[in-house]
Amino acid sequence: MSGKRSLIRSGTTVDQMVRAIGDRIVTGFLRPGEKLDEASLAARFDVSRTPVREALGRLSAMGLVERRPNRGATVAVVTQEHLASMFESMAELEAICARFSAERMTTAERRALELEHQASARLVQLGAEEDYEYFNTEFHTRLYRGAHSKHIYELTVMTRSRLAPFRRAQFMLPGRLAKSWQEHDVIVTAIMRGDGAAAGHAAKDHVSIVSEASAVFAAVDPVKPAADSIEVSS
Amino acid sequence: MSGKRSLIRSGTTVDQMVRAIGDRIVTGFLRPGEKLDEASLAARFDVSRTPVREALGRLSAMGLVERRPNRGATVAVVTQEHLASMFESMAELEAICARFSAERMTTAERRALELEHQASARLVQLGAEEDYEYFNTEFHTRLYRGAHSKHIYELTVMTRSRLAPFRRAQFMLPGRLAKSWQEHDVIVTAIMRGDGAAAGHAAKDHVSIVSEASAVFAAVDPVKPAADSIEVSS
DNA sequence: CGAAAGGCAATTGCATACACTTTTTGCCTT
DNA sequence: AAGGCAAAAAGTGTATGCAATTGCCTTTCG
Repeated sequence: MSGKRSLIRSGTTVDQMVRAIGDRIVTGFLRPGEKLDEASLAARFDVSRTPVREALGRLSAMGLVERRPNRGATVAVVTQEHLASMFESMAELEAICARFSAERMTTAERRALELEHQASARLVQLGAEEDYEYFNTEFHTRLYRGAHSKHIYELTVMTRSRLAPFRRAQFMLPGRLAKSWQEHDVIVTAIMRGDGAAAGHAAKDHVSIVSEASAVFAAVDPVKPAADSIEVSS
Repeated sequence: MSGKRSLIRSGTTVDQMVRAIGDRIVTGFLRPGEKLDEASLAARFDVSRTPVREALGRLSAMGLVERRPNRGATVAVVTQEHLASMFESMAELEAICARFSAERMTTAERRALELEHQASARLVQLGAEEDYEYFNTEFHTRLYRGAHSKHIYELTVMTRSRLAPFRRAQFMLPGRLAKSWQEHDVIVTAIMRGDGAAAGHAAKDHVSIVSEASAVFAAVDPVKPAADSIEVSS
């Protein structure tokens, strides 16, 4: 039974398991509340239960799955309240990052931020949603780094990753791109002039709007009945 | 070799392991940078390597240990900058919790908070440090819960646990107890009158002071030489 | 004499086997 | 007939054994 693992690329096995299971959760392939049977997952990926177990542990730490002692693991159920709470936290964290960025960014960082921001204006004109989304992520990451606080950076990135499943379609609303850019512009302007308070407020408003835009999609399929066995393709 | 486990109380074994190893790290028994050998730990606690492995994984998620693939686990080395960053984050998070608590706490929660706070005044008079520390933890936990935001609660508790090793001796400074109580009093007063901004500022100042008080002990023994085998008492 | 390559020991990572907890189902009692 | 208890089955938690990768030491060649 050893020496197969064709499904999984090279590298640490458990890491690939985390990505594989995590992707299936994020993409909605595994629905919230669904039971994650260790043996089934092990058979599905052709590994033993041990790496599955460790992967589930890590996913649990990430908040993607919930584990109860001796009761198995299930895909984390995100309630409407919890989702709102995460967006709220995100807004606060972004506000902190923007404030600190305004106060602490080096000239090089400020220049790079503005440069990228101005460059992204073209994407808005072209209506390139997917490209803009990439730049959007970059933009926010710059803010997180600009805060010059490793721990806040970690908290923010962690929260963002947990929100990832619910932010997928945020730019599908008409006119959202232009509005997003304008909101970014307010933040950038405040940062350039070193106004921490203004940058913070602008960032918080920005995320709040994103939150509302994403709220539409928050109506996740709740799936809670004793789900039938995990029928995966092939 | 099975069926002993006298060292560890009942309940889930790995959970006890997390606490045991975590305590040894927190109490400085295991020094930062020290290598954590799975086999040694397993022998030390008379369990197999499996729960040790899982415990190390959880501790890694907590940020207490660092793990590199195929290279083993070491006690996390916290730099001065990272520590400052964590305290800074803590101050910001506490500020958020206090602000939200002022805005959202129910009357029952407000009453309970004030009651506990007033009761703790006696501990200050008695100079009961360890009892006060317990109440202190309770007090802050109340603030975290009062924010009525599950995610912020999680972030805050997580950050607090990561700071635990460096907060041990914060009340050993003379007069710290009384000052702590007074700072709490400012927070409580602001919360009782629903002044979110004031509560937030007071909480931030409070944590900042604790940070400075703990900064003295931040000079952790860096220990990085290939440490001799883990000599634990009995 | 120094440096690089190959082998050896040690430790991590994965697989399998066993034990304990939980849940379900069937039977017995009321 | 319904409810409760018990036993079995399923599934998680733990132990142990084996394979693979890493770091170090020795040996050999320049």
